[in-house]
Amino acid sequence: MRKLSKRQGGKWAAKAYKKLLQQHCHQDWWPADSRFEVMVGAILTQNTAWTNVEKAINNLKASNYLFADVIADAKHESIAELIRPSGYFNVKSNRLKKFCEWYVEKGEYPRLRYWSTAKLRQELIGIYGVGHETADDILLYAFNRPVFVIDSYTRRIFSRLGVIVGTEPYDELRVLFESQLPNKQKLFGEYHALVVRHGKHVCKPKPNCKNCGLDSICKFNDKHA
DNA sequence: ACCCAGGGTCATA
DNA sequence: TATGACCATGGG
Repeated sequence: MRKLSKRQGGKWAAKAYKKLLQQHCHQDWWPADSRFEVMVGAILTQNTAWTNVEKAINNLKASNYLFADVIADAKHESIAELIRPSGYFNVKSNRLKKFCEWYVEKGEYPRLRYWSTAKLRQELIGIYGVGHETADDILLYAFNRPVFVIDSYTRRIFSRLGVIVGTEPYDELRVLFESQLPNKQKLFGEYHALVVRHGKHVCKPKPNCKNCGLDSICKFNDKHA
């Protein structure tokens, strides 16, 4: 597949978004009752099916543990037992506590809401257990910042479309997508949800398809690449 | 039985 | 920079 020129390669992200919206209904992410629940879910869902995360979050709620100060002060074993269904429970218990300690220390949302996106991202990445994607999930869905989240689905779908290689560094891809789209939080939030939906149900790991289900994007590439 | 899931860290080269 | 091991449950 030939590389797209700058002039021709500037709008495939917007075009793919329209196709995704045609093919799937509005996703309206992130499913949660509060900002803090989004943050907890972002950590618990690392390499884990969301159905398992729901069980863990329900356990935390049922035990009145879904508060940053509570988790920060709780015993490791208590958290681990409650989040067991989400897998990696020893690792995630530690990560959850580290995040909550930071969150409480910084004054939680009422104070953090005034931080710049760049500063928040830098701080989040610095927390043990919070990587690029988890940080951007939190920025996008908990802090409502216009951030394009890159995940394994994004790499799979768009590498099969031939517009990226798929192994590029995280921030390189994030900036690439952001540069092609209006800088709107609602757009980025819906886009990532659609990518996940498409990756789960259409563009699977061992696919029968070659174009990932977004055929018109492939036509676009064949025509202009 | 095998593969996958809404990743990240650490050691190693 | 770039692989590989490791973490662990639950559904298809």
